[in-house]
Amino acid sequence: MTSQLQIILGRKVREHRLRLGVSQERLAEDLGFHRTYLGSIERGERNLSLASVEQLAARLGVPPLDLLQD
Amino acid sequence: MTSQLQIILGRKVREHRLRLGVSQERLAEDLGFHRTYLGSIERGERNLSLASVEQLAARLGVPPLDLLQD
DNA sequence: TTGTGACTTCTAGTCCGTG
DNA sequence: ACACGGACTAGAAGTCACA
Repeated sequence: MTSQLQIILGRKVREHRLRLGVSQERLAEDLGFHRTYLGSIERGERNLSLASVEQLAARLGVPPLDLLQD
Repeated sequence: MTSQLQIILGRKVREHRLRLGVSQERLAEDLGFHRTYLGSIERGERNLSLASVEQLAARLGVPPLDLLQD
């Protein structure tokens, strides 16, 4: 069951990363998780929990809701 | 690990239900899940996944993001 | 540099019963 | 009418080897 929110989240994270001009590998390391995990989030394959979204947003330094709306 | 988003979600769902003037039991049945599950969501005890939030919002007939912001 | 599949651990999600 | 505990199964969290 792949939701709309997780698609948006993925796109948002990718946009954020490209704006920074860094690789998945690099950003993942900075954020403190594995590169393939970040990759799968960007591809919208991961159905994150609210807590995980919040934590991810915090590490990215953006408000959680920014990751969930276009 | 209890996130801010799940607290907000709980409050929002409860407000929505009270606005309808129905019991947890009643609403849960209408939405198609168990009454104790709805109760724990309202209490902010549930760390829902994005797919679950979306599904819940759909059943309530509100936009998903409405459940995540004050 | 990123994608994919397999894999393990942990928790979300569902439901019972009781107060 | 609502809260809470336990128990159980599905799915999230996170890593790794290989392409």
